Amino acid sequence: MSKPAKSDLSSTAEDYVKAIWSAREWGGEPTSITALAERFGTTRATVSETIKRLTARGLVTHEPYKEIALTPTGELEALLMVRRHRLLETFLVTTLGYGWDEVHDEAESLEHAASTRMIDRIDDVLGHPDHDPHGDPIPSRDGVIRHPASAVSLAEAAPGDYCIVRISDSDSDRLVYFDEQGLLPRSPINVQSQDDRAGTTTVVTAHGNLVALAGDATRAIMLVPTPH
Amino acid sequence: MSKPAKSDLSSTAEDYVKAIWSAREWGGEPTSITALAERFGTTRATVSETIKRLTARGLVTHEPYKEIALTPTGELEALLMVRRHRLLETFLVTTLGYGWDEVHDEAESLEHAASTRMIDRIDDVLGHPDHDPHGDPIPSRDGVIRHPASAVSLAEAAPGDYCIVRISDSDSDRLVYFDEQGLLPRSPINVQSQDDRAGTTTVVTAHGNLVALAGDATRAIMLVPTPH
DNA sequence: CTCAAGAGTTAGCATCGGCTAACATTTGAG
DNA sequence: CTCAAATGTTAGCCGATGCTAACTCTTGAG
Repeated sequence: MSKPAKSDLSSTAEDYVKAIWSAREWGGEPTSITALAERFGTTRATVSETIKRLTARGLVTHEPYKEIALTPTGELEALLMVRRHRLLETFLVTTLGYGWDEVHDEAESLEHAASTRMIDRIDDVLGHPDHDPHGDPIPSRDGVIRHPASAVSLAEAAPGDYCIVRISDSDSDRLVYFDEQGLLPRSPINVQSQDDRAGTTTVVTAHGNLVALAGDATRAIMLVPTPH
Repeated sequence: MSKPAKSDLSSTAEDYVKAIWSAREWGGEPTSITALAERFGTTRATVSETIKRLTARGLVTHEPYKEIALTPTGELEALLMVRRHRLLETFLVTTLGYGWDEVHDEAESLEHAASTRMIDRIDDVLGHPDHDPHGDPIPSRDGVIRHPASAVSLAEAAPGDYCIVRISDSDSDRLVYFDEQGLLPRSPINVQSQDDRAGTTTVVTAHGNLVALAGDATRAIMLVPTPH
């Protein structure tokens, strides 16, 4: 039944390479066994075994107690999964009227089932979009992604910075809050003040709203310098 | 990861109840272990075990060597899967430009992954269609399907019958052939002659084409009497 | 009516993904 | 520098799904 939609990886393998890749996307540290266990709601033992299997399949390199990294094959698979995920999110928003805070879980399921043909048709129908609804760049069909070199977390921004927003798609509640504040992906904001001790940043949105952010919220927002 | 999109059935269970239901849709005999094994490209042993598990889960009734039938629960699950499948097929054709001969396999994958929310949104976007691209009726969200009572296989049609076509979606090559002949789902045809010995039926299509059909092809087409 | 072919089942095995419990290694607080 | 906490691994178990081989039951050709 249901032929392998694309690669011959199990959906577990697909999820793992994507998670390993994603950890580093915005300048983050490599993942750990523990972090993956939390991410997938499973135990360290299970993750350790799964990583061993992925290593045997040539997707991952991992020496006990050392860094978990992707092989070139693993990285390509990860980028193709990221492509599927982001194109599906964009499609759900533009075609089925999903809110940008609702698409993540749906795309997470569909990315394992949709064929490459379907992903490419979606890409065509959408007119080859550069970004998904959260402002994240979409890799090409051969796994090339174009990341703004100097993107920086809002936590590290300086007052006066004038940038474009990119927002992590994984926390739906936070997305709803940002939405209410007029903090939308790819919309310009202006950094007003930065309080390192309190970990608080104040920004002015395109709508002129003054929004104060703290903690995780400042790390969920990436600032991409505007060309002008 | 990726939460259970809808029911708590495994995709194997979903495939089996759908296959068991489908065998009887157009007046066919109940399936057999062997037929299911062929359908799913697996062994009789595996099917026998799977059916035992489905029986234990209350989806199927089966005494060794007897008929395989669905319980009411199993039948509802089957109808909901058929609904997902047919709505997805319709969506792929109208929104992503798939040909009606290309949609079957894609829908077969997606029907396990799409959430109920997504299926219902598709239903809305399509304006609650009655039929999929092959002319098959689409069950409602509570599992009610409206089948023409007197539908009959082309093999049993009488000359002079004037009917609407419904074509099995599972054989892509045959669909391409039908397409070339102007034999399209829900288009009217007129039965010209019927040769029982040769198993051949000749029909006139809406375009005026004279098409001769034999063997499986005559069984793949169901004739639905036109009201007028 | 018989019996071999075909259909279905059972036994025994493998893999995957998951678990707990126990053990090993690394690291950072004091 | 030490040692306890945190992190990672291994061993041994389980259930789901799949296989092959061998068995049993049913049925139809002769």
